[in-house]
Amino acid sequence: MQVVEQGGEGAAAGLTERQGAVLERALGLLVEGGEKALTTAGVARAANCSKESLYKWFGDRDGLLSAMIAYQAGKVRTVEAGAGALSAASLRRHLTVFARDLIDVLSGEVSLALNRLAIGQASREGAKLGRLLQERGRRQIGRRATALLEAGRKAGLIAFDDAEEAYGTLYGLIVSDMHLRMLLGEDRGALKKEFSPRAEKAVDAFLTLYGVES
Amino acid sequence: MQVVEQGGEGAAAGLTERQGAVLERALGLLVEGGEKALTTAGVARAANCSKESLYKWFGDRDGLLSAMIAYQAGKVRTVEAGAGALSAASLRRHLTVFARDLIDVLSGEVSLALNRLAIGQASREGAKLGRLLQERGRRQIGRRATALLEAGRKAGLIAFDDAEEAYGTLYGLIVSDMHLRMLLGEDRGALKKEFSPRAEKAVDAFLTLYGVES
DNA sequence: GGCGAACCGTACCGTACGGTACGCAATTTC
DNA sequence: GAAATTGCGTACCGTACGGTACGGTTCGCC
Repeated sequence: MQVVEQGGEGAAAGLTERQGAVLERALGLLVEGGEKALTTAGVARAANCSKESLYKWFGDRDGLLSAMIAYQAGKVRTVEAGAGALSAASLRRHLTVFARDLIDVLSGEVSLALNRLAIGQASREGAKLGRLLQERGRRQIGRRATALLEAGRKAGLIAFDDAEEAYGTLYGLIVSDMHLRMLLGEDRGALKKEFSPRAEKAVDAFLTLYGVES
Repeated sequence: MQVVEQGGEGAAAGLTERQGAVLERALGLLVEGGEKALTTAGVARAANCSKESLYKWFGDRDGLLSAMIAYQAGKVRTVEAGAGALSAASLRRHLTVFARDLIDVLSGEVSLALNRLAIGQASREGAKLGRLLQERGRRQIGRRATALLEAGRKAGLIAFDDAEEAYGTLYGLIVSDMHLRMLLGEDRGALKKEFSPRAEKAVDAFLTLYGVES
């Protein structure tokens, strides 16, 4: 077993290349046909491995699902915004970039499939997958946003008491109900096209609400 | 078969009381244990009816699921806001009531369970349940909101080009990512407590964005 | 060159579910 | 009061899945 510390595509905690490739194929199956299509036999066939290996590596089916979420989350690295001096224009630019990135992430095929998977499991087993997805996904991108907002406040461009709350407002302005509609099956492409232009308007609105007079 | 035109609890299209009671029990099972707990045998046992009757009434399992959504949607009647003359204060009051109602609906146990169900099925079968839920649920409450917004515009209190877009902004300000977090399994009560106070702030923000100077 | 670990392919087992069929009781209808 | 409809309870069937076991093969290691 060759443990790859630093695999080609963000291998996370002690996964071999082979195991990463298997998870990749499993994610493909999930995107194609939803949870129902994600059978252990199906994964083994698609990945050219044996079921026995799957159980050896991931324990059971739930372990496989958790590993898929962790693996995918490990691929998304939050870009650190250069914390240089912020001007009003550069803050607006950074916020707009963030808005577009957020829309891109949320409307991604794999992201949608994993969210559907976690939501489907939320009723039983204490929502283990949901918490995992939340911590590895939302928290990560939320940190990037709050860091940006804090920088804006430090530069005297925006004002708020609670960064989390301000981020919640920004998120709502950008996303509205787009995410839920996509999760319910509305066409990804169409919705993304509808919401992308609103990214700038959302930033405008946010700055109207939280911006300080110059 | 006694067809009840006007059952006690909003019987929709040609459902007998018995069938309504069965759907009620089925919804209970869904809330308790998620989709996995919603087996045909389980529903029959819980509702004291036979599987054969289930198939006679609803065709197959999917028909049962669709009937559950339609039945639940039929129970939610949108309250027509009295379209009297709006003042700035009454518009704000109506918007706040709407915000609280929206939070109540979205955080309802049955609503969450049905949304989870529809999202779980969204990958296959053309998202039939998702569309059903969308049309019977979101559209309904959206109409109420846009009507209120239009009334506010007519009264010269708020200004916007597209009522749908304005509603999207209002929705995002109120809900943010609360709905998704609840769908992922975060505690309903805690999240509702967290978001309820924000209803008024959301309305404030909305009026800041769309209100006209008096 | 032989040993052992990892692993693939396949077969197998128990279970649980969707859907159907049947026997019998209750209620309605003529 | 008999015939028919309705529907409950149960048993049954085929299938598909999660999980396990086993034989054969490759590959690294001493």
